[in-house]
Amino acid sequence: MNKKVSLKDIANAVGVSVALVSYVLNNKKEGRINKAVAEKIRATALAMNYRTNQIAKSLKTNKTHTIGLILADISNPFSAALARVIEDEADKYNYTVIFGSSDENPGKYKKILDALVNRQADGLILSPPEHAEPQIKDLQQQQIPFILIDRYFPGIETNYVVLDNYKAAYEATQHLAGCGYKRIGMINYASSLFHLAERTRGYLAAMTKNKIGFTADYLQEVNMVALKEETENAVYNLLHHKKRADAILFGSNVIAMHAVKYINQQQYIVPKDIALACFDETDAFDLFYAPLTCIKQPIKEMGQLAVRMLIDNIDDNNTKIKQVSLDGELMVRASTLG
Amino acid sequence: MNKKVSLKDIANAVGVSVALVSYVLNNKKEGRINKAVAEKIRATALAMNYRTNQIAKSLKTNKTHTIGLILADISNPFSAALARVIEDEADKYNYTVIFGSSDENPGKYKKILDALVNRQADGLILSPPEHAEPQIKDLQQQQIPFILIDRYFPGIETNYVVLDNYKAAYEATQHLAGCGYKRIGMINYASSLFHLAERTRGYLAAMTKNKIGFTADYLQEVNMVALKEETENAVYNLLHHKKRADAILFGSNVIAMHAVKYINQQQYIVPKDIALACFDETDAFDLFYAPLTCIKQPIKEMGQLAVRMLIDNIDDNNTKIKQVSLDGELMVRASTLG
DNA sequence: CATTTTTGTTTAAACGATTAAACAAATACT
DNA sequence: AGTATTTGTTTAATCGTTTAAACAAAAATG
Repeated sequence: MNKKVSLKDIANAVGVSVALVSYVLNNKKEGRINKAVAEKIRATALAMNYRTNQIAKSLKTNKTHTIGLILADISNPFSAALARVIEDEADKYNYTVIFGSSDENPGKYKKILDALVNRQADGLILSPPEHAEPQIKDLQQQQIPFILIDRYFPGIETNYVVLDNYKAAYEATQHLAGCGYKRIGMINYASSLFHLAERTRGYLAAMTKNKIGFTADYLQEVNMVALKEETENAVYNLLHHKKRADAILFGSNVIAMHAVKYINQQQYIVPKDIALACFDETDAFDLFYAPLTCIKQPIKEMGQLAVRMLIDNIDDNNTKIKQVSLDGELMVRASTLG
Repeated sequence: MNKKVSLKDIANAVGVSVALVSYVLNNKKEGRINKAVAEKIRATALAMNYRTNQIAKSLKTNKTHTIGLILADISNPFSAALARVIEDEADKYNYTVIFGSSDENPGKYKKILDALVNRQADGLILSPPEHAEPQIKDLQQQQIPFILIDRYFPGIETNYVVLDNYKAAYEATQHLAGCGYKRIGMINYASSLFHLAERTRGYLAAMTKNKIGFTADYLQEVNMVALKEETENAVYNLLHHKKRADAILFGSNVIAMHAVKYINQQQYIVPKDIALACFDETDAFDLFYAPLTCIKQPIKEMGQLAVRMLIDNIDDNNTKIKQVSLDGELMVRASTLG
């Protein structure tokens, strides 16, 4: 009794063909339709509370007006902010977003990707985990429009929008050096992900440039699993180094969070005992007595650009490949005061 | 040349009918199909990289295996955590999530809701903004399964999973009173949303119970728009009251965040000058010198329950209405030490 | 051996929309 | 008046699946 209302129902109610109802409701065949009939159809559609069955429409038109989004973890503030921007921007173009969190797990990533592709998402915005190259190549072969965001694989020619991680890390390290810190450590993920490697590379370049005495163990790499423990160890190592570090650059907000909690707990004073800087801006640091100097990513631009590039690609799928590196903004705050 | 592979293509390649291919790929008609043929079909499907067109399947089966999710704002940690749990739980049942942020804006909410319904989501999980009653009633009339989460409208009989806000606020206030605070203020949203009113009601009940000298202006209500300014004013009012407040309970993590920043800026010391407690647990407070005593919501249970209840409803849409109020957990921390 | 049953497969309708093409009636043109 | 055009509407195919029903051939039964 409560079956959904279809074009057919309206057609029957008004006494016209399904086609005519479709034409009216889509404002096609503009001039040709009898004004009175059109009005009656519209009125009946409203009265019967008709809603387009997008599924049927999609099947016919081969367009779902849907964007698939895979991020690392929607409950991480960076991902969440990105998701938010993408959602808003997609909405402007009348697209809906379907999403999933990969959890940095290639298997899970693949599963979500499959679901999105099977659901005929018109295009995808992806933040791929490690070892996702095969799936990327699959997408290319299937000619499914997609944009990588935050990360990319230098070996594969794809559209992407990312931070210039090298430059950002370089500048942050330069800033630390400029403050007079001599023994600058870095804690970054042990990962094959290129964007993370770029952060390390930027740090190392600045270290070399400044001819600061660098020892290999100033660069501490931590694993995603057991991140808390490994981060705490890394901090410990840097602070108990024979040449004790006087500043640390963190490869992400999550690492920084663990580290700061530990540093707090150990009663080190920032920046007197140790200066800190990190990637990603986070609310959390605002309440810390020495808010962290950080590299603020242009999340809004990243998200908006990704959506626009994707939609361009959907609309005309032989647009040229676009690769965008945006600059971060170094927000100098109390954790690195001279 | 790169058209997607359909059942028809496989059928042609193997030399059988489309129906047979469908049967094989869906493991229907188990015993009856020739083993060799079945194997060949499966092999061909794999070789051709066939992927079910979910759109077509959905049209026929009238099931999309999709859950629509509307939260207030995906970039708020509470929403994000909820989204994450819901996503994970939905995945367990092979459902995909489509989401949107209402931004507490009824118009936007309605728009997203429409999109989700038109896309034939099998069911919805909703955190409705103010004035969303009409849409709720619409859904009921259309018999679309849905579960309210975090919020509900007491005037409408619906499924919901929420925090027992009254109890949580009552207990938090009791705790403050127990610590010896006598002049306890509350800063909450000026809103018609029932769950927020419940927080106020719990606070007031505890104030009455403890016979603490309550004056109307110990309860400060702030507007969502211009939240920062109004929160700062509210804090100012409480601290410049003729009977200066010695403790404040905040109606949400967002309010608390603004308030703490302001309190910090004004150089008040927590909890010596002013004790604090708030709703919602947030990472951010961990780095504050006096981490905030807070009411931790059982986000995981809420999300999981909502998904399970929804799927029960989808599978059998005359299950009885279920209304769940979960208890919060008061996390006592340094902001309310005696 | 005739009949029933089982096995393996195909036919065809349906889901709810879109849209080119066909058609009929009214109007305009020469 | 006869033809061409415009106006208003319908017919029917199609998108890629699912699935009941029909069918044919092989196997089992009496």
